[in-house]
Amino acid sequence: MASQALPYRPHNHQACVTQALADARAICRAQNARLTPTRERVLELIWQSHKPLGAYDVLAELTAEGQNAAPPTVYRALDFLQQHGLVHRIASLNAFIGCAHAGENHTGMFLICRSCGNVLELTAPGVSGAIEDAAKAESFKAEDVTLEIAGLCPRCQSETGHD
Amino acid sequence: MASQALPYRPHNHQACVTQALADARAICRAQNARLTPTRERVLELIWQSHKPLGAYDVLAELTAEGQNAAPPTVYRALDFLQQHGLVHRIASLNAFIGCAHAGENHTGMFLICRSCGNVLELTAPGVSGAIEDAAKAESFKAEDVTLEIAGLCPRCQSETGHD
DNA sequence: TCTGGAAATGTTATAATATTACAAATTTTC
DNA sequence: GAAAATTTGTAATATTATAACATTTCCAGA
Repeated sequence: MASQALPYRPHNHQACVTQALADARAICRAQNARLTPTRERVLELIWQSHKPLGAYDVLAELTAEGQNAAPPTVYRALDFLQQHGLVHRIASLNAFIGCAHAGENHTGMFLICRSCGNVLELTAPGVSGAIEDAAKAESFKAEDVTLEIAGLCPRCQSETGHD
Repeated sequence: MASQALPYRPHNHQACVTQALADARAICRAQNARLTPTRERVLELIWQSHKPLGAYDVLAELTAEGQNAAPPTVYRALDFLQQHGLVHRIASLNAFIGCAHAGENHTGMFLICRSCGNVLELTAPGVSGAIEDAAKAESFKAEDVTLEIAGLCPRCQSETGHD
């Protein structure tokens, strides 16, 4: 009965993409950063689904589209997008996903379904606070938090349950 | 004035290693798992310091010692050690570190100093609890948590401060 | 509208990390 | 002691990421 987060239920995904691209353009304009065609296309590809995409998956798409792309093409675009908070790298998967909270200055927490591959990005103040407290208790100056939870999303739990 | 955690201050590190190996032997005996010479040597190498070691660093050591080792040799040993909770993989570094809480059934949280490279493994019940709550709020079944905090350890903070 | 510098992209090569697949040896069990 | 299971050896290759340097494009100021 609980309302499920977007990635885990059917939705008009094109709306996600359109919104993400609009946000990205606004953010880049505000930061005087250049969202070039390749960068924008990479962002769009990454938003094709709520599953993280590997750098070489992106590369394959660009190549298939006839773009003259090499690994640095993709990694440079991804670096740019990460620096401007438009995508996140999922360290445990070596893959990239669109940022669901672009421009919000957040610490992302990722729920990664090992069955369907979808990833939900959360902002959990309670978690961030607890992490800060724990770091502070060790006099550690936290700068960058990697928090990735692998498991089963609601949909995949119920499927194994009664399918 | 706060007491600093072990990795961040000078200590008789050989004691860490000796203890870790003794624990590992006991754990493997209890679980009826075979801590073969290569596995034990890999564990010992990883415990050489509180800095994570890459798989190919381990491989280079084994080779230097005259062992006939190839990548699978190392990855297999690491897999075994991980499965028995004796080492952790740090996803954000592609490297491995000895588990400071072997046998304790914990969720590790790692404080990674970007200056000196040392890593402190913590068990923070407050953090684990907050993560569980956040996952539960999304009806997500958490199975494996990756939590890695990059930043500056107490020692390296004070060095940049007045050195 | 030139033009000089900065930013972005192209291109080739290679580094770093990790796995597959199959053969041989070793250990355990019966 | 032989069959089965586990561990190790070995070669090849897959996957992810970066280095280095040339070229092009963009933009600000003269």
